[in-house]
Amino acid sequence: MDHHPDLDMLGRTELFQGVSADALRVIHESATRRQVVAGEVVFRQGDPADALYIVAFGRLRASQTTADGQQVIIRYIGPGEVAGYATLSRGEAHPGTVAAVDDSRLLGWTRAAITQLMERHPVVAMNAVAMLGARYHEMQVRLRELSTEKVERRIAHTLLRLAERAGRRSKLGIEIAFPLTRQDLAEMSGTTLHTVSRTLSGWENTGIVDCGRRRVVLCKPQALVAIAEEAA
Amino acid sequence: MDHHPDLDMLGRTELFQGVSADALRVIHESATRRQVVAGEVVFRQGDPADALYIVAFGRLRASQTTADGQQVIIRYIGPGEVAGYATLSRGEAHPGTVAAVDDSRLLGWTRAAITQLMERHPVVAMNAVAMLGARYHEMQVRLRELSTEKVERRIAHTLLRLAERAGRRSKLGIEIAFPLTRQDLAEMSGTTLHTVSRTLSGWENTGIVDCGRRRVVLCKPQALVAIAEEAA
DNA sequence: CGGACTTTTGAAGTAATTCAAGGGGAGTGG
DNA sequence: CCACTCCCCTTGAATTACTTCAAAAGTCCG
Repeated sequence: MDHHPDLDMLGRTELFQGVSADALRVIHESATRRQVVAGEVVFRQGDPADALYIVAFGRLRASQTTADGQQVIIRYIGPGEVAGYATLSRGEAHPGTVAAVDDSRLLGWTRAAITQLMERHPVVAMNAVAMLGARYHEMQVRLRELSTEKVERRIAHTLLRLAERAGRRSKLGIEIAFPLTRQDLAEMSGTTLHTVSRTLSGWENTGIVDCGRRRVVLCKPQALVAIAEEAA
Repeated sequence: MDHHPDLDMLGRTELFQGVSADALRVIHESATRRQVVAGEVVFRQGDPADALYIVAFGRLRASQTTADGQQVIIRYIGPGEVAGYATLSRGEAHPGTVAAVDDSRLLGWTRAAITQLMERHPVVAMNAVAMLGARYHEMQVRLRELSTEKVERRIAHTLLRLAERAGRRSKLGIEIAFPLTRQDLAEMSGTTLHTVSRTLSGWENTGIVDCGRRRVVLCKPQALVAIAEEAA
């Protein structure tokens, strides 16, 4: 028998890297599998946090919604990354909604299972600490950007972060590897879709980006870096 | 010998709650003590993250500074709370600067010590996960506020959060229990000290707050909640 | 080819910043 | 105890970056 291809994948995830092959097999067997299609909701803000998922394939989006319906995108979740961190950390409810932006395949564990795994395998707990520390740090950076930078710089930073985490080399430059509307960029940058549209149009005129419907390509990343870092 | 009063304190901190009394004693003995006076820096942004502190007494402030010198206040750190989380989570450098806002007494551990503690005592690792999850969640909420709310609501939220975490009942209402300038409030709310000043003046006229030099008292907290939650 | 999204662009409006100046409080040192 | 000085705070006026409002043009899909 059976070296399931998921085992390699699991061994390289942020949560399970460094776990022994034997333990990985047990972990894998205790997982539930779930397929979601683009647009499908994995869990909703306020749902009880009783499961945690790892993306095996595809991409999810975590967002928070305000009482009056405005959205903020917290992050995109790609292969090997965790959705539903509240399940790790004593949170009772999911703080945000997670939905698929592409057809995706997930592995899931119950709260009881994941708690037991952390207790039994210190490396898993350490990985969880490292992961949450990294996310906390990323949020600090975004908070600082949102507090101190003007819109154009924020949009530049947003695009550069997306390219970093989900960029794909293409003919014209680095392409963001999943569908992304102006509204999405606005919800990541703390502005409106109008301002994003105007800004991208400006950049398109100078050849910095090339974009279309739900698609953005960074043609001159270093020009974007210059905008993101500029003193003003 | 010796039931050191710090032991009780340690057993109630976010990081060491639930640890056995024996283990607590060992943990306590491996700590270094440090006194800081108001204004003193504990560590600076960019310093190697080789130590973690717990506040035994007093209060610290964690902030991030931009290349051009603007500051953002990440959080205030009160008794029982952790400063220097990067030491837990594989961060190489402290992502922000931590300084004392009141004279404070700290207990510190090296990175090696804290890593060993997490490996040896699963409950410590679980506490670390819970703590970082809570902080990550708090940042998500702040990011959402900063993205979607107008200044007045943000300042109201900021004050309510401060009151929640460091409020002290006084004759006039709930007083924020440490010195707090308009500039500080601005750096927490993502605005300027001028706007904070104007907003507080307005609230003072309607009796919602009472404030002076480095001091704020919430006289009508529910009025502030109304402002923070209002539809507009 | 119809219909639903998504995107663009102009024009008007405004919330908040920036610029500027002055007014207090608290501590210090004479 | 008073005066000096350093912060901190306040308030007005001008400016502006961005949003909001409005309309139309693309683009994709069934």
